[in-house]
Amino acid sequence: MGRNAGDSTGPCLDTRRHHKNEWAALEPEDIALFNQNVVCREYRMGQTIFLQDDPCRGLYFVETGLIAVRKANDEGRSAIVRLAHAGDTLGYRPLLARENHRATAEVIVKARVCFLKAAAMLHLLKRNPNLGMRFLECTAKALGEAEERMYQIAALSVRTRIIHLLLLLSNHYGSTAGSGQLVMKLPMTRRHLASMVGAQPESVSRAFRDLQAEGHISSSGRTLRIDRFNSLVDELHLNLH
Amino acid sequence: MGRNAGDSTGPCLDTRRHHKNEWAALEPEDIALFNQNVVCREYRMGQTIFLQDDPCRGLYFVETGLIAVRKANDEGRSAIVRLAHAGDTLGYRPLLARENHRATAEVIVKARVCFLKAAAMLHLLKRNPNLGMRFLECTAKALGEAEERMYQIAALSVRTRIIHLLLLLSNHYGSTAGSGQLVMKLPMTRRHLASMVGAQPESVSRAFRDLQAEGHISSSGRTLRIDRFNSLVDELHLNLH
DNA sequence: CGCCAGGTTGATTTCGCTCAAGCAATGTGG
DNA sequence: CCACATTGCTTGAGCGAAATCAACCTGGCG
Repeated sequence: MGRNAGDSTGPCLDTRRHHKNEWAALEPEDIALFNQNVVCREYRMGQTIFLQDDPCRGLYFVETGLIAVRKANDEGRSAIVRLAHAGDTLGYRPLLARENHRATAEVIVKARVCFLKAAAMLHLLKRNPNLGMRFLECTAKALGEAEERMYQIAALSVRTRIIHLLLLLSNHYGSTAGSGQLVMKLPMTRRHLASMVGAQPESVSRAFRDLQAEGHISSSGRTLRIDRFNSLVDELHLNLH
Repeated sequence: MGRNAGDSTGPCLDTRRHHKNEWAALEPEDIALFNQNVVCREYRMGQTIFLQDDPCRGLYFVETGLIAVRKANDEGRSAIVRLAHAGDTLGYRPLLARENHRATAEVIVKARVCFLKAAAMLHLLKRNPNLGMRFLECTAKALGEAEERMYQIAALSVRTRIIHLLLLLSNHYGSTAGSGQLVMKLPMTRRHLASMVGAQPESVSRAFRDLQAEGHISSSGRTLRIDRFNSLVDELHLNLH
């Protein structure tokens, strides 16, 4: 890219820093160590990045694309416990907890992912306490979200959970159309959506149909328009509150 | 206790260290700061320690007793997202994530709880990176457990979830009776048990009745005997696996 | 004693799952 | 280019697990 070694951070780190996440804490000498140990590759849709019960070999950084972290049993029952978008870090939970992976990472949208091996990460953590504090903060936030979803699956109807999911996805994938409506291209199948809210694909379909019949959304395939954003927010808050 | 100031850690810290948890990392000068800022008190059954949406003022250490961390909405729908036994730390999630409390802590069994204000904790964290690493590890472990429970509520039947809960509780509260059976005094009501697995108290009652009819357990009020531990473990593994 | 919270049980309903069919879009091989 | 398989989506019908509603029992406890 024409930069000299002195001010170079490398493309992987640039993505990290661009997203202003926990990696902003790195010092220049950390950056060198990071770049020496990072390996990037492309994954196609459907590929897996790591498997449930595998030992954790390191961290994965999502540069582009979309990854689902899924727990499953061998009767085919499964649930997506987390999504990872560009800028997110994957695999830090098992690394920090010194456990094996407890879930599988599968690529939903073609992704570019960088890998940093565990030893390098632990070395960075030892050398730079600030990095640890950043990770502490983001792990604590992730724990809050996990507990939030636990509560929702336990206490709220499928309809409410889907409304919540759509509103969340609209933050990432929505763009405002002319007349104040929100349009988005859903990045995943109905089956994925269902797995995210602990339901079956058919139930997602029916919820979409109902919401459309009531005039809240218009959906066709993976294109979805939110026509009455506020009434959906109201319905959600009525149930969450 | 007849100890001189030089080797004294104080009763609160002693409990921490006895449980060999994240607090083992404290240095002598940290201990002084800790003891200067810690305040202990007793809570009766039913009292609340902190409330959902309150700002997080600090950490709470459970010395004795049992605390439930519950998320709720105002239609009365709620779920217990975590239990805190003696030795556990409460309120670290909102502190570390710099958020308000997202749940209420209610006392299930009369408890002695020590409070350390947020500023002191943050100061300790800044001074002692090891403490941060310990907390990082235990937050990551908690995240793993939260995702595990999310998956279970989404994918498993009430019966299976209750079996899992009973086996977990038997670790804490069970003692082996003469002929290899496991006896325990449940520390909470059916309503609490139900909230922990995302179900209603009646469903817990029925599950108990069925398990008893099948000869797996004997239950009377809060006294519960597990007669066929292994067959319950097998049934659980068949579903989890 | 009467009261009340906790617990059990039965009857009924409801929500969401399962199973099955049909359809559209996409891909594949002849 | 067409025949066909495949995959994702939708819809209906039936079923089942668990929620809800209601009655009743039990054991503290003022």
